[in-house]
Amino acid sequence: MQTERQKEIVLAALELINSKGIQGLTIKNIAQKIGVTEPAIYRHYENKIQILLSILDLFKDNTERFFQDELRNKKGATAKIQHLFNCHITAFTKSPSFVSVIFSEELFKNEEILMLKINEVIDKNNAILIEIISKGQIEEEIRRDISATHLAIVVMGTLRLFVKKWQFASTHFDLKAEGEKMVASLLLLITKNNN
Amino acid sequence: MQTERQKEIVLAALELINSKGIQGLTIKNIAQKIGVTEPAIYRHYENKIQILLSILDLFKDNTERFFQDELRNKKGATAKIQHLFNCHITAFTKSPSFVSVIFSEELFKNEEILMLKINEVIDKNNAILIEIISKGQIEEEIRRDISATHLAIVVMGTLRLFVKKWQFASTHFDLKAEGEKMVASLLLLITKNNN
Amino acid sequence: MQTERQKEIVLAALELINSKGIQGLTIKNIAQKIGVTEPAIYRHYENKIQILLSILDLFKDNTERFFQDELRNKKGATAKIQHLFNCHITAFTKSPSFVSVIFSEELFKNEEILMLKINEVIDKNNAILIEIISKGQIEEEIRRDISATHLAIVVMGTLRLFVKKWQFASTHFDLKAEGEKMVASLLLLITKNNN
Amino acid sequence: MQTERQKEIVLAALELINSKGIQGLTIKNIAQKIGVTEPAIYRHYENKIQILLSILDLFKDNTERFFQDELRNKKGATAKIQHLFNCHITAFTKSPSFVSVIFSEELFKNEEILMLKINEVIDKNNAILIEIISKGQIEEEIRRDISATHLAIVVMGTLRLFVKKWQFASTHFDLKAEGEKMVASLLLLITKNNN
DNA sequence: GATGAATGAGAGTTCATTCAT
DNA sequence: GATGAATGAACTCTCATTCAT
Repeated sequence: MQTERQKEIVLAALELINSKGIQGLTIKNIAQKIGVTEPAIYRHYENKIQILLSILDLFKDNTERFFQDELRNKKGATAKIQHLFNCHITAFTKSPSFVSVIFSEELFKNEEILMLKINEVIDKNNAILIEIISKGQIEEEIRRDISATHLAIVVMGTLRLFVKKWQFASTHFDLKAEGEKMVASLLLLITKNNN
Repeated sequence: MQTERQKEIVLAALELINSKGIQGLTIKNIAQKIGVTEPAIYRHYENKIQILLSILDLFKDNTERFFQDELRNKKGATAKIQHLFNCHITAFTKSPSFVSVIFSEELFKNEEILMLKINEVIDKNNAILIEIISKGQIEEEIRRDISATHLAIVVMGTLRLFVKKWQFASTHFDLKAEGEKMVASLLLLITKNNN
Repeated sequence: MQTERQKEIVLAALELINSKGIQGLTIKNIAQKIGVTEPAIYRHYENKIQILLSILDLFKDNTERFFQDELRNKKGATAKIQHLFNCHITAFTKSPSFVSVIFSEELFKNEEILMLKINEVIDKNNAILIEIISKGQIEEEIRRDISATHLAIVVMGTLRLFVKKWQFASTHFDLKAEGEKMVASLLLLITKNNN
Repeated sequence: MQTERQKEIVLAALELINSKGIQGLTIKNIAQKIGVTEPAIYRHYENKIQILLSILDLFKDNTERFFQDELRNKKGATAKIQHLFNCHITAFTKSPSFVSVIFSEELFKNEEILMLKINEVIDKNNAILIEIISKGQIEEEIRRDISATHLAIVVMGTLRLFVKKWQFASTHFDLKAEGEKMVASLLLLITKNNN
């Protein structure tokens, strides 16, 4: 469980990474952002790595729960993928820093332990997405001429780049509206052509 | 024009970012890698930012030339996209660090000037890719039920994620062979169904 | 008078100095060792220096009482020195940290007030030891060809080094048994040769 | 080999330990003492531990060479011990900080590696001293009723305490003159009584 | 072209201590 | 009595950069 202060710290860290990159994530900056002195941070986190681990935990909790839920519910594959898209986009709208960090694995390259954790989560989520698509293929919802593994890359790749484009666009377009169009296009691509 | 030493420095910088992330890119590390002392670096580059700019220039030169060439030649859109894929993958095989850095815009978030440059290149390449796809649609090579903009995101997103997956995979699969399969799947998705 | 907690703190401090040296003596470490938080320590001691003073007080009380008692009793000088040796060794066996700290005046070099106190005790004890030896010389028990001052240095120096050797030995020999042999040798040296 | 600056640093470190104890040995203090800023120190020593190791090396070089020389020369045991005493005292007069640090093994308790090194040197020197005394006993110069091991403790213990007494004395007596008297007494104790 | 020596700024972290509860 | 939260000062060490040689 996380204390209020810990949540504050993680949030501040996320925002700093988002705005200034990993190099801007210093204990001093975090402390300033939440209005305390540097040593105060160490009452709540043993060291900087623990803060980064906490960020990844947050990521893990959120996405894993989400993917698991999706896997289990009764909706079809297209609905699930649509939902996946929407959720990511909503999350991004609410806390852009969070998603921005999620899609930038390189940021954590510095520490072995962080790399391991991030890869673990990515692999797990990927496996679930593949399973969802596979099921969709069996149920004749998703086209079968392309392997589920490849389709999973197309889906996640599209989602990631779409989100990143928004992030980097100088004039922020309407993420939600555009997102819906994007997912419609994507689904058109991967669903079984009934024409 | 770049001197030999400058090329060495840029190469070392790329490898450092690739292996240790942005935080591992220090003048000291660069100097060590090419076997000189730190001040020697400053004979060849005014400061660290110039080195990063040089990396982006390298990126810009390589990709822009490539995209321009593609645009102009007489091949069809699918051939062009296939080529795009192959080229990126070849580049990645030759110098993984280079491509790895390219797809990680966040790494340069620290400096306004770097952000501007990277965005500029990305936008330009994107515009060309969209043009290629548009032409393909006009020539009835590429499916027309999805906008060229969206298809461009699908193509680039897939390429990026595919390459990143290779990069992060603990056991490196055969990038070239798998890349060919991936692009085949991708083309299957976006070309006009002649079935 | 010392409260229970104060005794606990002093004991913990002694053990810390013994095991990790002066640099390991931090309020945090003391608190951890007795299972409380750092501020709790300040309920019992005004500050860190007071804890160190307490250690020296403990030292002072123990040794001064002992030396005084020795001086007054009716035993001969050799018996007294033998007793001195035994007592130190017994004390060392019981609480090694205590004696280990005692023989390391440098540890307290940081604070004027601590230095003064430690020197005071040492001087007093030394004076008594000299008196004991002097008496022994008058009573023809101790050899007279060497001044009492010098003999005192030999006795205390031998005791200190002997104990330190035990402390630093990787495989701890039997301190008591070896101590008895050592004092026998020492007495052989300083007593009047009746051969 | 040591550069001039390294010698300066080691010297400054020694003096700091001597005057303020281990707690006073900070990079800042060293830097101040030799009139540079803190980072400058790191051009000459990788870190603080290396500085302390350098101190121990200095100790090792000086004492080991000395002990070895003594062992080999043709003088008798008493002359050797006398020389040992004189040398230590001369060294102490020249650079009190050096000897003061030498006799305070606890100061280095913090780091395993330092402890190992200091013990190694002490053991070696002790072995040589015992050998010197043993020879002296064979040659009927040193009394044989006490083991060489015990006599070695008496000799070194006396030397150490004598030197420490000088160090802690508020009014510094004449170390050289008093040292000669002390060693005379000591030799009287351990040499074969020819009376 | 390159080096050795240095520096100001700032990194992460620890310390003794305080204070409200 | 004890705690959680905080702080100012100080610590070791690294960074990009400069300059005389």
